[in-house]
Amino acid sequence: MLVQRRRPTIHDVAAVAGVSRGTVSRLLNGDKYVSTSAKVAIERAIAETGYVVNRNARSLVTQRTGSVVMVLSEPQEKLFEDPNFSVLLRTATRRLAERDVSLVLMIAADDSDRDRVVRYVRGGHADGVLLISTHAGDPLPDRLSDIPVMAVAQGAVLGRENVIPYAAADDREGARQMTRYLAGQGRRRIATITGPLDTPGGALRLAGFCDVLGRRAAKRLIEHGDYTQLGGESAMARLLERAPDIDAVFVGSDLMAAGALSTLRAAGRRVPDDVAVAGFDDSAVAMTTHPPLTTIRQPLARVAEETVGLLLGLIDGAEYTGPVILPTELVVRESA
Amino acid sequence: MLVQRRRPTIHDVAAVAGVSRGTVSRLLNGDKYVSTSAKVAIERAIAETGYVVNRNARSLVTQRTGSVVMVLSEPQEKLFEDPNFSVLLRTATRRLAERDVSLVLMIAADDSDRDRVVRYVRGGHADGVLLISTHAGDPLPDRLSDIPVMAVAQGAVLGRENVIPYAAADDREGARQMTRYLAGQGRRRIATITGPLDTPGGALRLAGFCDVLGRRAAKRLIEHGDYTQLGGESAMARLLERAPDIDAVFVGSDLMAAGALSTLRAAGRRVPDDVAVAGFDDSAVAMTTHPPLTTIRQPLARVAEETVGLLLGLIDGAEYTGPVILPTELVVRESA
DNA sequence: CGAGTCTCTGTGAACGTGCACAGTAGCTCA
DNA sequence: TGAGCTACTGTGCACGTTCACAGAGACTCG
Repeated sequence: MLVQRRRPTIHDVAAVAGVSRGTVSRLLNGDKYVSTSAKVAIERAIAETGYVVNRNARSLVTQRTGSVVMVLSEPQEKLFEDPNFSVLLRTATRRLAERDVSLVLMIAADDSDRDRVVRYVRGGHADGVLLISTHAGDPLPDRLSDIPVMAVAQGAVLGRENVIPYAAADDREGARQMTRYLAGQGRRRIATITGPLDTPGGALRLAGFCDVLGRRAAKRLIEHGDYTQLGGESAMARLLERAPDIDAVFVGSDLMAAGALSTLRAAGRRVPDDVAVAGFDDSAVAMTTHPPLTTIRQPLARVAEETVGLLLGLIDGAEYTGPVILPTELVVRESA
Repeated sequence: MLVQRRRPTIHDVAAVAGVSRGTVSRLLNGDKYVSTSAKVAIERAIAETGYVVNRNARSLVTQRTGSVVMVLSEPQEKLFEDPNFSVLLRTATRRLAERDVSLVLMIAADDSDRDRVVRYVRGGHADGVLLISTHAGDPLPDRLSDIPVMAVAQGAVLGRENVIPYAAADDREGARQMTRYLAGQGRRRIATITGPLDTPGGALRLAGFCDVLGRRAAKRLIEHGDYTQLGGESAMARLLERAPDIDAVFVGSDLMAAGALSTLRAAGRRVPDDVAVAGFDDSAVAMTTHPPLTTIRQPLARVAEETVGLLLGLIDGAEYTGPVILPTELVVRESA
């Protein structure tokens, strides 16, 4: 490799290869009209100079950036504790890396964060936006839709299902599966602890629960949590107070279910003998609780993959044909 | 705001404000020689046109990118389950966003990943590199040091402590704290389950353990895990087999400690009565185990903050004065 | 054999900035 | 009054690419 204080440019490569920079550019961008002799000379020159294309210069003229911004909208900072997120991040990074698209991470918890995101995207620094855990009422989706950029969400954006394309696990059907299972086990007084109702996981899992039990019958046996363990504990306590005779509870997340287990244990209820406890997510915590949780597994990796695929497709000009909804799976352990 | 099909440039702003683009550029970059009349005119023009600076064009000339790449080197894909990582990611994002530096995320699990990272950095697309969980023997730090770019690690890069600047929790002293505590509780046969020895958490916590007990005495009571719950289970089983009379075990992570608890329970040992179990990290799982874990809390947010601060400082031309090591804290719960 | 293809190549212009430079106007002071 | 400041402004050029265009040579076919 040549000694170089300045980073080599396409001109240097062209000079070394004995061709013009146009030819080098053509080879780099996969144009078909490049002779094999030029091709080998250029490839050799690239290796020799250690050339790597300057993306800034490129996107200055192409108006394409080769990068995508992932926006995390999680005011309560709980997102990172969410195991689902880990899978998403890993999968997305991989999938994008394969296409040589780089991933910029941004957090949009307050207004100034959102301003920054909008400024960044308006500045044309990303070809697409990946919206993660965007709650109902978040102003970001609407602000983004004014900008000529592709946006896609993981999980439905409640209230904007028809505006923002998305991929998601079938939360509603998953909740139905679990509720049916509990009923099938002979449980008669089935309660539920939901996540926040402005999240798809909160609203849709409750909807699935009600689909099976009927809104009427279930009305009095609904409590709301915030996806934290402590939230699960207190929701379970409220539930026990209001309806001491419950014999099953479907909890909207494994972490909250772990909290519910503590409350039940403290109250002297045996699980599953007195009260069956069911979670949702099949996260790592589901196996560390005592007893291990019966739960619903989401195909998280596939959801993430489909989300990224959707975005990449749209950027390439594909047509959006509706959300991608993936099936869930019941995992029976000991808690129910 | 004006109707615009093309994104407004600095020329447009200059035209609207009735000044030259040089003056606009000066205002944007904080040059002191801008008259107040020009200033208000330009600010009004920026608001009116919705102008936002094109970073590509800017970094084309400045050779600065305003972005930093975070490289995750975790071959076993376990990183994302690591709660420490969540804190890091959150803190880093925030801290960088304050300075309007954007964060690009890359995974470097195999050689082709590493090539991609090197290509990216060599291409001049980042002002700095944040190395996360880089193991001993990873070729990346050396490859990066050939490139004129600042690199900083979170946690020591074993074998390259003097090459790559870093910030970290005081793993070794934390391990000493815990070992002393166990000894102080009257435990006589204290074993340890370490993390992988090519990670600082594995090597340094073991070192701290040996500092207190002496390498000799402890020799036979060391088992190695891989930071997973299952790894903790099997390491504990091996330990029980080799030394059935142990009355305490210092486990290198909470997750492995959770595994150790299962094994002990299955073996009919009471915790902490028969065997004391101590973890490390004070992660979320420490409170969900039964009994809750006595563990070592790391100042993760501060570590992350210092890591990012270090990098930002170096980019701005500050001198590196040695690693930043932050103190840990003993958290006593019920398991020991 | 001339016109029309196909393959391949080089060149000028443009993308949107920052920076160095040259310049102007007003002020101070000898 | 003129030299030397200070405060401010405009302009040309460079950064490293891609793209449209023009053109050269070889080959095909009526």
